[in-house]
Amino acid sequence: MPEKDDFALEEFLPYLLNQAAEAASLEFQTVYKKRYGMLRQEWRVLFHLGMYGRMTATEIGTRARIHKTKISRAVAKLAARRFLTREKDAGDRRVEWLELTPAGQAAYRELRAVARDYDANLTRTFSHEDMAAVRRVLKGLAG
Amino acid sequence: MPEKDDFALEEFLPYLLNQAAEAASLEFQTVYKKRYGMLRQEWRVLFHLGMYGRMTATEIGTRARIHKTKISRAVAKLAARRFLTREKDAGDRRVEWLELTPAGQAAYRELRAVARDYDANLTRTFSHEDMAAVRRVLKGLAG
DNA sequence: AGGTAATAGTTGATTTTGTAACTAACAACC
DNA sequence: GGTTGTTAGTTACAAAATCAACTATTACCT
Repeated sequence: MPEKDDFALEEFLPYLLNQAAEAASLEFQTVYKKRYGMLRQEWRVLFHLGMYGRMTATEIGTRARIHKTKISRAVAKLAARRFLTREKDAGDRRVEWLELTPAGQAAYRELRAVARDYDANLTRTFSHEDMAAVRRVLKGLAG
Repeated sequence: MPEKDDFALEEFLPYLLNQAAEAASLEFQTVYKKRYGMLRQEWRVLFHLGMYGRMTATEIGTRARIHKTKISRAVAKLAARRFLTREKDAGDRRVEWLELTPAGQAAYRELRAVARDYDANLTRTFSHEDMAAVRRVLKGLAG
């Protein structure tokens, strides 16, 4: 029998966060996956372009804290599905400007609506104060 | 220019949780990875056995919500490093009882200490009320 | 008892991610 | 103006997660 100890794995923040994150994204995942054939990084890129408009891959990367290889692959897939267009910058030919096509914008709007409902549902059972505290802390951690 | 909209990705819980979870586990990850040569699933199994003692793979799986293939591979690696022993159940020869060796227990205790400090550090900048709210909500989501 | 279903755990194939090295274009500096 | 350093983005290879199929054993059911 191992000695009693006061450590509780369920309270350990990295563990707890992971469990919660996995559970929270489970259903939403199936929506963008099975219904839109997207990957996690892809809907993120889609959302960034949908919300903030035309920008470069690097810009998305710093905003969303996604590594450039992931972005590169996500962009390639989204471009293949005609959800976005890539246009070389005239002044600096290393950078590419990304922009959603009408189809991409439509997909964004649909997924955004799903996300809104989903989030509302997730947080429904908790008080506003608790959710405010959660958002405060999570932002602090992520920041 | 895309139309303005009130959706904020940074407030979307699955997104926010994922960012926070990634950030929170980053440093701890390097500890068990580079210092103990472990994988995420391995320290989880180690912790479960360390905290609750002798149990089966399935039991760990339901407690920790890890799929059995991950557990199987984690257990194999931990056994290869002599951190745990596997013993066939006499009554039901499908099940195996897992138990930490002294070396496994030592590793557990060391990592547990690291985890304690790490968690304390992570939560240091937030109020107790906020952290209580966070734990409440995260458990609710994960539950 | 005999056949079917269920369970514990493993293995293998496919997909995704992570890491590092790479190309191409620009910047800076002497 | 050529060497060195940086930056944007891609590609290649290794590590890991996912999913499905598999073995072995036990449970159920008539």
